[in-house]
Amino acid sequence: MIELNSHYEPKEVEDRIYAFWQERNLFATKANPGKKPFCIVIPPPNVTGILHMGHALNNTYQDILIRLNRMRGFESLWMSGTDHAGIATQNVVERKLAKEGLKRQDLGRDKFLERVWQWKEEYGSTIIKQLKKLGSSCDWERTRFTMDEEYSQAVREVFVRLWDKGLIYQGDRIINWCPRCQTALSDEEAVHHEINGNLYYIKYPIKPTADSRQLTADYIVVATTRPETMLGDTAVAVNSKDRRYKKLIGQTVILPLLEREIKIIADEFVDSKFGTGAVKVTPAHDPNDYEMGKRHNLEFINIMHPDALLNVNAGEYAGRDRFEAREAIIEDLRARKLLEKIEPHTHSVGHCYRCNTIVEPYLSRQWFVKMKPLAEPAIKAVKDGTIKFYPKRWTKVYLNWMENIRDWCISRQIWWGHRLPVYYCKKCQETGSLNSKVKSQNSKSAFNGITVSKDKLDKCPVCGSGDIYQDEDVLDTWFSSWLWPFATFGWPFQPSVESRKPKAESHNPQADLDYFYPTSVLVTAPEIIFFWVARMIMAGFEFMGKEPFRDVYIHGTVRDIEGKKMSKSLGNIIDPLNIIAQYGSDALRFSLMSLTSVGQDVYLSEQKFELGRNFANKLWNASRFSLMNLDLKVVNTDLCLFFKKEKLELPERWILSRFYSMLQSLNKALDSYNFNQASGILYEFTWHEFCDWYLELAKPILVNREPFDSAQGRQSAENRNTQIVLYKVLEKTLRCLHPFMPFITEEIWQKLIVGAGSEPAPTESIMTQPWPHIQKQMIDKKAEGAMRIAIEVITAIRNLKAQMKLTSAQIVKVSLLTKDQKTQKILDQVSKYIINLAKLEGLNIGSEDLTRKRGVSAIAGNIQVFLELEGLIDIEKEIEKLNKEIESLSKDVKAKEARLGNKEFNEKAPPEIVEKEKELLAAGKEKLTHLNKIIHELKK
RNA sequence: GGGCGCAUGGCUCAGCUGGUUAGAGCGUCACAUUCACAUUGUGGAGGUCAUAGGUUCGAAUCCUAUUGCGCCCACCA
Repeated sequence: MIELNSHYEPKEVEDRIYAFWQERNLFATKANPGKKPFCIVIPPPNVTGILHMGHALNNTYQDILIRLNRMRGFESLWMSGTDHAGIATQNVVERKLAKEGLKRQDLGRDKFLERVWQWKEEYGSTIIKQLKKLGSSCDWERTRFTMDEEYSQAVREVFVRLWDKGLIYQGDRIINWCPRCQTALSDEEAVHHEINGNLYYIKYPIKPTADSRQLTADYIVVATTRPETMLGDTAVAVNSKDRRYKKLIGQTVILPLLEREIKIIADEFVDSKFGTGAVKVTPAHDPNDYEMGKRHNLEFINIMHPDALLNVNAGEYAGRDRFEAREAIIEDLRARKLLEKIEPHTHSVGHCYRCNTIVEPYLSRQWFVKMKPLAEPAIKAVKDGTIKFYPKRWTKVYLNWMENIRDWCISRQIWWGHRLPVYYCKKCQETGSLNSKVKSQNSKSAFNGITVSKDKLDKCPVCGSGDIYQDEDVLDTWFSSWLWPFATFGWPFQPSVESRKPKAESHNPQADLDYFYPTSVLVTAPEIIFFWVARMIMAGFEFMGKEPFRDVYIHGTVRDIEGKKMSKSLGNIIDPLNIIAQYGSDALRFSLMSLTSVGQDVYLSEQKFELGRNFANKLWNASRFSLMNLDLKVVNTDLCLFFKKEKLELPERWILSRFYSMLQSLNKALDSYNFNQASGILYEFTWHEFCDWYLELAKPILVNREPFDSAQGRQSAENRNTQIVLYKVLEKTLRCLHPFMPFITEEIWQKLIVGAGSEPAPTESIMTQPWPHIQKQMIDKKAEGAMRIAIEVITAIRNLKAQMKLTSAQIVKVSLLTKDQKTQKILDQVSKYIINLAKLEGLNIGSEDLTRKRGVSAIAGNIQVFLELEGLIDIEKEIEKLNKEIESLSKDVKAKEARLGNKEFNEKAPPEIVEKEKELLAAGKEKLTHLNKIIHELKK
């Protein structure tokens, strides 16, 4: 007999259990030809990351899948690692420097990077430690970092391959520029928010010429949301079809403030219906204007420094911030009477996804990837079902983006990241001697003095000059993340690169990649479908020739109770570590799974985690009760494997049947990633079937049993069978619960096994136990039917007692009346359970005339339940209650009669539905008769 | 401007391919404590499934429109 605390104490259990798993190396995996692979690559959290609810949710899903498939006999690898998160990490370290009064420029590139690495060494594993708290069973030996030398090799390899294929190019484009981070961003990194801004209407005077004197107006009004950019205007555009402006095309206007002469041009882009129908054209500060500028050969005037202070081109406004300048310009225009009006105007404005600064469309020279060719196979794979999204609706979102994909700006003007493997030869550039692409065998290419190379260069491979330098920029973080499903395995397996860490001797990276790739499923949030999921699919096909994963499970976003995203600035964060400290990791996991339905966002409050805590405690106490009453020697004898179902009592047949039915639906839910449903199935079975009914049914047999005497074999067969079944069902239920609640199930499971086994120390783990198999022959509809009747009757009796203000402990006398012979037989069979669980003094079954006595009745199915209560009842009230019941029942019966009276229903509805309806009607009618009879008796 | 999601008892949500007396958890009310568990047990009350049409023998479920909330995408200055 084993004693447990009366409450489950996660704090005493979790760290110990986690250490147990790690000591035994139970998360380790390798290419194993004897098993099928199952693999998930973790969405690598940022090294700067601190575990938040989104991580908790995301990683719980993954851990459930990993643990489930491990138990199902797969070689189940969860690849772990972290992302160097270029801008985010650089920002963190810069902030730290700022506290010392330093800027990164004060240190210089190398010293600064040293600081970042230092920071990474010190804090970079925080998130990993926190993932362990969650119970994550990653193969930690394999943990990767996107800046590992091995991984960086993959990044350079990919850059060179794309360059050689002509899919990477350098160009002057309008990109999203973050003036605070001082770097270019990709389109995805500029997040658009609605802003309540203004539309400014500005008069641009028309230059008086002989020609223009005949015009009616002497100015043209343009509308803009960013008046400061007018300093860079090099034209005004109108639509050629716009009759208002037709005559003005070709005229010259005087750009106010700077007094520059610019032309009025015609361009189809201009929408006559918006604003005034005339647009100021600022080719260096707006993507559309840029295109117009190219079409019309306009001048590109950059008016801003990278930090968004205006430059010398801004004349007297030089040196001012862009928004300050906006105010000043408005004032100056007003003074000159050139400001016609200001209208409020809400529009969406791009913000830096890292620091939320408003981004500036900015003309600069950047590096791009041509995406269209990469997108093709990635589109096809999703269309033909090679890759499936769960829930399905994300397919459309993905395809829509992919089909309209634009080139990807991959260069960043920061220091922390993979430096572009691009080298410039000054000599070649000066002489301009190279006019065509030159490709050498070792895949170094040169073009106009540019060489792209995997290996560090110190001489120009073309002219041999040593006067070369590497590009200062680094690559977008996602340019490394998109390689995650294969680069984590060590691809491209350069022999020159030392493996980062000595791994288990048996590891063979190439073999592992062949074995585990394509991975099984990717679990992630909708926010990064474009950033990451789509790009991984493209990279998978481009570099591996195969999809990186087959299923993509997109889960919801974690929100606070009001539906707002959790964020530090809103102060509405629920810290998962705090929840773990208070309620336990299993409670956190189980609650999250219960609260989040497929693909739907989840609204959380701390209180909601009580659900999981209470459930864990219930499981704990059910196990505690079991362990207190099981003779583990009995339940672990081999005999237990050979009991015959026919020899079991009803409650045992019932709980086994319920268990296997539950397992069927559990498997179905899990196979379709329906975690919410799965947790509901487990909760319902464990609490409301196993605990509420089975343990209560088993109690009298277990608690009052004779001491077991194996030598004399006096143990009753009933008692032994009860113990065996209880043990088996509990043990298998623990296995089913394990993926959801790994800690508590391991703790209990070990108690069950250790208590029985001869080993003093546990050597096995529930983790590596097989997932229970369905045993169809154990599903026993008869037993379920009989128990259903027993449960209905017991509930009806309890109900009557409660109505009569009797406590449940008070013992009463009950009669059950039924005309149905089958039911009567079942009642005879289950009477002892009814007597026991409803606390009865005696139970009469089937004998007519019992209702002569005074008492209260209820109807359970086709059974009249009569509770004898001499002189205790209020007849009026009782009749009223029964009448109410008759009323609602009659409605139902009438509806059914009408339906069955309908010809079309009988003709068109499937016969089994009609049959069912008939049965229900008959039952309803019988019940009505019963009720009326009861009233009749009461009135006597 | 386009697309998507959500609207079911006081609260949070289930309800798959149309046939239940529309479920659960929390909350609420009543009762119960030498019993594995008050992080508990037993029982009750509480919903014309957002609105309007339609399809159907039959709609919370399918279709259309409307309203409200939320999200994503888009170069209309």
